Amino acid sequence: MKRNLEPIAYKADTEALAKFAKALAHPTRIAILKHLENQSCCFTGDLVDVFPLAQSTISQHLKELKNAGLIQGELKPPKIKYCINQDNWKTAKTLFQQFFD
Amino acid sequence: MKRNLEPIAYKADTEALAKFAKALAHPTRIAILKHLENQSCCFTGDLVDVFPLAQSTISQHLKELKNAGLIQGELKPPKIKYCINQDNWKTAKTLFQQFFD
DNA sequence: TAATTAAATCGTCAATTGGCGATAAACAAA
DNA sequence: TTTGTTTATCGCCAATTGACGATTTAATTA
Repeated sequence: MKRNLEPIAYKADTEALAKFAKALAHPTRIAILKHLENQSCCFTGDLVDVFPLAQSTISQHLKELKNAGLIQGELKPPKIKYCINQDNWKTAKTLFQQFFD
Repeated sequence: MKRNLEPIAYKADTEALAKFAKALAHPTRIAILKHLENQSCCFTGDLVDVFPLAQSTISQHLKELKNAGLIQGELKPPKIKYCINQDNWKTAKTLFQQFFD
């Protein structure tokens, strides 16, 4: 995928927006986030019950959302409670808003 | 990538949002769209001059943006003038807006 | 008709993605 | 310490992505 020696350096906002967009670039992740918005928070297991996907697949999607900063996990042993990361959510919202004018 | 026999059926809005997000999930495509917003329109060749990428690579990105409906090409032989597709742009804007509340 | 110009498409390649089952890790409770 | 519960990680695989150079296509002009 990368044949160029050095990757192109884009503006920080451009990179950030692309990163958020990438996290949203799968319907399952959109649906997970919508679910989190409704429930405010939930456990991985809840999502495994909601979606017809393997637990490991759900876990991967959560990892990507976490890496993008859109969600955060709180330890509630032996479970993990996932919530929207409000700060980054706001950042993403603003970036998309500005982008679309 | 697809081991499931039948893909999950999500709501139309969820699918649409994911599709737009996927189109935006690369910094080059974000930058192309920003460029189009500024210039209002431009030719493939202009972009080839602006970005340190091969003509074929630019063309592929344009194709993805066109498939997502975010841009449209107008024949100005032997060139093609690309512009934002205002209708779909508005749709995307609204979808992201609603999603982020 | 032939030549020119601009853009799209083709073929190839390495990297990434999305799916799964199986296994490992973390922690509470017995 | 062992057991049970929940989630993360690993290894694998097929499909997709992003990059390129080379070629083809489309349309104007000579």
